[in-house]
Amino acid sequence: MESGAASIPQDISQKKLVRQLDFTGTLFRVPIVTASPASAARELSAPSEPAVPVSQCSISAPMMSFYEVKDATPKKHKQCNCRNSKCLKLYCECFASGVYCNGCNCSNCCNNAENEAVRREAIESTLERNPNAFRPKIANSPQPVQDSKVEVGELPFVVKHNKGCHCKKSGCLKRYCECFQANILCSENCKCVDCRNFDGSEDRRALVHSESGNTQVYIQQAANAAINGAIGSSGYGSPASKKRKHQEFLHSTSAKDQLDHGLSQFPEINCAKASGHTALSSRAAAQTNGHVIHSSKLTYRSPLAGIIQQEHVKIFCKVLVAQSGRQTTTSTGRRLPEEKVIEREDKDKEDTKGQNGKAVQMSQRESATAHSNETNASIHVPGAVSAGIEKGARPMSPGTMALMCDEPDTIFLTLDNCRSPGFPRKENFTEVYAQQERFVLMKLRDSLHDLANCGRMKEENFNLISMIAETPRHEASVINQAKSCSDVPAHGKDEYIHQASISKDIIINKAAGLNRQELVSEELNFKPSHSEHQIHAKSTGASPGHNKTQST
DNA sequence: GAGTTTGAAACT
DNA sequence: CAGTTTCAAACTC
Repeated sequence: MESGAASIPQDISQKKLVRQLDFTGTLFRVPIVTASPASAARELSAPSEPAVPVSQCSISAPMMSFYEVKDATPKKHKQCNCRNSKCLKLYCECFASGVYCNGCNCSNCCNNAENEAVRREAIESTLERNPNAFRPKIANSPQPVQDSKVEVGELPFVVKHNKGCHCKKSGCLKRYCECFQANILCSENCKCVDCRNFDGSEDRRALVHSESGNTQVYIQQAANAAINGAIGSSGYGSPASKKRKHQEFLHSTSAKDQLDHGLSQFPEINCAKASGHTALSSRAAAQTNGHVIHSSKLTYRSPLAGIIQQEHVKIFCKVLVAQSGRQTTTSTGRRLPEEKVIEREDKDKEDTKGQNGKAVQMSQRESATAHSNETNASIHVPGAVSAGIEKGARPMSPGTMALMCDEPDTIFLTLDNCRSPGFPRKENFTEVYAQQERFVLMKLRDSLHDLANCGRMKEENFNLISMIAETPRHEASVINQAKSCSDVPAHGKDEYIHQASISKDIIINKAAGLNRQELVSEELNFKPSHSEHQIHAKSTGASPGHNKTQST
């Protein structure tokens, strides 16, 4: 099991979550906040290592579902070689990762189910020393990137080692260095001497270029790992053999291979990448060929992959703010021209509800709204908010302000805003705030609902595509079965074959009813397969032409 | 594979 | 908190 799945609660700040609306980071991905070392110990007491029976796991339901997703990527488990620590100290990577030793080369190992009591004690003792001992060492920092920007799908995260390394002799360019090992740059957290693992370092560049020839992918993997929270307690990605990993990674001559390797290790970041060879397409291709590919590179890809971009999140936050502002003006009885625009947009949205990709459409529309309002209001805040502020509407509620905390360039609130004649009195603010926040939360809920539906639809579409891809083969198989069946009368065989054809037609018609652009869109990164062309040809009445293999 | 180097973890 | 020891991984030969 990868260290990231080691039942290790990450440092989640609810306050931070609310304030920053960080939809893209790890905040939403780790549902459990451990309040104390003791509870952390409980979380760790039974690792979610596949080798361990699920019944032993003390992981709560949401946690399990989270890791079930992650488990879609099979990973090899690093085998430790501990001799003196009984695998009950952080020296042991298995222990540090929160997993039982399984097939390791360790001696006198107590990191197993048989020694659960001892193990638990060790965990508690470790946590006593350092409550963060089992937390990921590498974390993405949500603030805008300054120098050491990691260019991963334009995600503005700085990936840092929480404690920082303390290297003296390795120049932080060997795997002794935890930062280097995690494929990240040293940060201000580090106390290293003679560090050469920084952005712009010639030594680092030379090293990476000479060995891999692809710095981008190199760094990307690290960013992926950290952003996914996949880097575990020991600060590394999957604890598969570091040496092997290193060699594979650096010596891989194919950038695509590297990408595959890196991304399969940290599957969910694929979501951030709208293009490239994806697991989904691989899976579809595999199924199209009628084979299940048992590959270690098989990855999980969220149905929402490619839908949520950084920009969408920004827009979404702005929309929430806009809604808040809109509610404000509604409450105060003031109506602004921009509201009409928003209302029209809302109406459009209603009309398109139920269609695929509406979440994206919504974002795009509201982006457009934002832009139009920016133009109108000459301020970098969409719609009613900007208008409300500039035109002397009352100030935002604390909740709204919190939502806008990351938009320092977009809003400039002054006391003057409160002096407008149209303002409610201070004593009325509470009620307005409540309304305002209710409105924003409703908007948030609706949007999340849309997003969930969008993902669900994509998943269904994909399943359908897979079925279709299988259909010709399946149909042929059924027909052959019927033909070869000796104890069925002739008319019975015909009926059997007929039914097979009907089933196929039902599937194909259903597919034809769907938005085809959605099925093969770039969001899916799904190249039209043979069956895709066939279906298209069938639905349009045209001949497939280049492919006559259907139903043979 | 044995020996050395290295830096994190543990300990004082 | 700083210095020292222990430890296991990384590295070299």
